[in-house]
Amino acid sequence: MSTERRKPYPFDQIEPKWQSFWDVHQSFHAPNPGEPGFDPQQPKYYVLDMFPYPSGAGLHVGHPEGYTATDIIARYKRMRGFNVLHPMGWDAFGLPAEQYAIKTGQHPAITTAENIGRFKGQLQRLGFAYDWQREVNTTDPAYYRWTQWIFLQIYHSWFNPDTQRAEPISTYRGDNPDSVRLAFVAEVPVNWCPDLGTVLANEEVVDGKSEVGGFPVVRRPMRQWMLRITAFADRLINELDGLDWPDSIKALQRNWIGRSEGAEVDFTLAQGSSQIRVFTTRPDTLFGATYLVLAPENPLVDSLTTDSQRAAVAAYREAASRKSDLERTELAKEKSGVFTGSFAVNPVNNEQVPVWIADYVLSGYGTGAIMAVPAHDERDWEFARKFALPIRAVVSETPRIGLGGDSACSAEPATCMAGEGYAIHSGPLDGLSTAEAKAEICQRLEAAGAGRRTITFKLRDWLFSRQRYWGEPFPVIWENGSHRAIGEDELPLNPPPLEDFKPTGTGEPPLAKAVDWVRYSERATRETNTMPQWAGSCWYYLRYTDARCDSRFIGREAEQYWMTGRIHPERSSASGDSAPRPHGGVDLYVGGTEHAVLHLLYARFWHKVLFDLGHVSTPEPFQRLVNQGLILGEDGQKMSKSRGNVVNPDDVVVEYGADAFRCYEMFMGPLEQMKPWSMTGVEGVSRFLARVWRLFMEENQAGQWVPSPAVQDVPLDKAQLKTLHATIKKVGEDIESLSFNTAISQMMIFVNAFIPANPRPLSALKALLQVLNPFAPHLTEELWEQIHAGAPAQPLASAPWPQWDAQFLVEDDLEIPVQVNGKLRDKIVVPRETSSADIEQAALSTPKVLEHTTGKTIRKVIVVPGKLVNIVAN
RNA sequence: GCCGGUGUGGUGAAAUGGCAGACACAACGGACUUAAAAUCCGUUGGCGCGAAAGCGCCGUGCGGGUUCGAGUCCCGCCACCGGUACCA
Repeated sequence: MSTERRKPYPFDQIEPKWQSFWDVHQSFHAPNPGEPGFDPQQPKYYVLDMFPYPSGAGLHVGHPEGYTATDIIARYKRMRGFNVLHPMGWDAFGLPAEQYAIKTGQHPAITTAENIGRFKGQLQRLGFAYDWQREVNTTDPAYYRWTQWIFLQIYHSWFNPDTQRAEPISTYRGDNPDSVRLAFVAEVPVNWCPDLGTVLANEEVVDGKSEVGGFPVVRRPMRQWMLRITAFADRLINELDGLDWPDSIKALQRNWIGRSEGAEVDFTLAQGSSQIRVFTTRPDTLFGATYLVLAPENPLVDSLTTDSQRAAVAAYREAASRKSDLERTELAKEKSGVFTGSFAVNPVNNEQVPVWIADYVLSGYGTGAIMAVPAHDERDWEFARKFALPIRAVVSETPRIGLGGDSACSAEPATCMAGEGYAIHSGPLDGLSTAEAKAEICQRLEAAGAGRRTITFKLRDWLFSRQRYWGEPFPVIWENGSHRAIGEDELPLNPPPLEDFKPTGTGEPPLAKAVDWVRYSERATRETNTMPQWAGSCWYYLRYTDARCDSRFIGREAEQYWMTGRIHPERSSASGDSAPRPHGGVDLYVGGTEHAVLHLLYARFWHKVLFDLGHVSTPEPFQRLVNQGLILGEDGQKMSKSRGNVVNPDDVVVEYGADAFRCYEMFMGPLEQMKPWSMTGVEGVSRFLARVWRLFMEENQAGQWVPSPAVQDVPLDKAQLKTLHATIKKVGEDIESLSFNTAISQMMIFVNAFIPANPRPLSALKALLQVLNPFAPHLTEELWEQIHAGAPAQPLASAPWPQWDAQFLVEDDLEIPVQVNGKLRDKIVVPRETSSADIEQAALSTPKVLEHTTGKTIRKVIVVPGKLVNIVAN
């Protein structure tokens, strides 16, 4: 024996053995309908992990937490007789590979391939039951060909407001289809860094400076591709209802979409006839509007500004444009603004109110202009106080009678009251509640043509282009200033080979350097922007259903089967089956909260477009979503290199084995909870697995592991039967509810009960291997082979889940706690069939109970059958 | 500020409104060993009484409430974590 620490059981030999067995036999390949080995009798189950980015740093312990959970589910469902789809792949476009390429000149494809290799090796070393035949890679032309194809479907569609659906652009009856396409071009502000000569993502801008180098960043309008996700805002909110997602994630999405009901009100300028349209959620406070504020970027500002204010306005706009969004919000606590010199007329009382510009009004929300009601809005209040603008209370917390008609300026209130109440100083609205006043004023405005009810959303259209190399090129060409899609037969459109990946310095994307590639024809050039990383992850879960299909983005039959469970390709079988059909196709989707909004919203959006166009069968992609909690370092802090508390899964696997790693991650606590890593905790779980091993095996004189003679084909005693059946029951139920920690506890109880037994009944131990298999697949598979003398009829992974029988769970005698006034005083043991009356008699007559009841009057006796007795006495 | 989540032993945690702390870690004691490791057995929420078996009291962030009975349900706070924030 070497000096190397002795392994508690030989995981270092059995784990690679079974990993290669699964690989050679393709044990976890799931055939599609029509393929050999497909069983149409079995129900389907699609269990999915969030798409990983194969970073150079490799796996960290956070990744396998969710992966282990889904792996347990996948293996369990297989044993329960489901056709299980459990795939894995790579979201491989992205910035790190491109930046590495800029530094070293190595092509991103090479870096990407290396990283994928490392990542995949690490996953395989953990024994995950993925169907690797379905592996996808977003940077593979066979994949991004279809990403580009989906973009074309979006490009060739519009949102029909009458049907509330995406439809082919051919159904559009207007004369400018480009103005309604779901993919369109717009001039929008981007983060432009002149010193770096590039556009930066929001995350790359810190405090208005570039993260790299600390150079100033300005907002600059550039031509960008946008996707019209806002058209789907209502559906993206409403259709959350049928999904089994955490409430917190639904709330996050609703909040992000930010639907708010209000009204637009038109103010006519005092000079001239042009109008300023404002958006407000409190039209009931219109009588309290004492000034207007426009966003500095509002296009009306130029025409509004009087000569005397022109210099001040220009300076303010210039300063505002230099600030990043972050600066304008987080850093600018003090309100700022400039008077334009113009006045507008309040349509309800013909008062003239000054028009200001201020950066607390955002150009991208509502109409980019507000009516300020300082008495009832905190921001307007602050602004009015700073610039000494009038403040007029028009809402009272309590109903006040007799103030009607007085809309003249009253004394300024002492505080801002932002809540609801009753209208005052508001002419015809006086006395009405906020809700009534809103309805009334909207009616009057609509009648007068000065306003209307509207709904606005915080959600913006999706900025879909990036000035990057390592992404999907757009299948679009430009000719005479207008864009046109290339044909589907021209896909995939590969990025050009480049030697130099550096930014151009002009704001033009790197692809512009590939002059030959850009030149499409005599007159037409290619679009040089690329798609964002989100594109590939918007539909990867669909590609998995038919990952090798090359005639279509996925086969109809495969998509329908894995997303709905239906096999035959009839689209809508009106066979009157009343069972509520889930909205989404993926049965279980597990991943971190960091994707709560963007990825999950973008994917839902694409899915709905594809659904409307008839390419997929469900309106939603993911029926059930679960977020795994963050794993912290041993110090309870977030893991990070700088803190030096990072745990590398490879090290854990070398020391304790993949099974111990998997089981520990599941034993730590509830899946969804944040929890700290503990190396001694790993040891504890490793000891448990070693005890399982020694249930079956013992060491001989030579120090070799041999089957234990204690394992014999003998019947179980009563207690053993109860433990066995309780374990089968609990482990199955706990897996279903994702309570893996308590499932493992139960198996520990089982092992603790059977370790001392001699002989140890083989049938019980077999069942243990079956229920433990999803958690510790290598160990259990090896022992399964051992007890079948090296020749099992089938691998454990394909064995059925064991049955439990309720008759073994009930005891003949019950121990019933007896409380007096809610305090535990005694326990009685009675036969199971004892009547409530007899239990009550027995409980009342025990010495300890008598001790606490003598001298008192028994007021009441509660007997909970089989559970407890509570005696109320005083 | 707003939204969401979490508060239970020294630690990770468990508990359909019904015996709080299962299971594990750590700690301590014992067996085995020349010794150690490994393994096996035992003790382990706090305080008090008792030589001991045992007994009593307190205890799930804080304060109220509902109930025969509350870690669990309701109301009001506090602390921590996460997200978000001039969205009119």
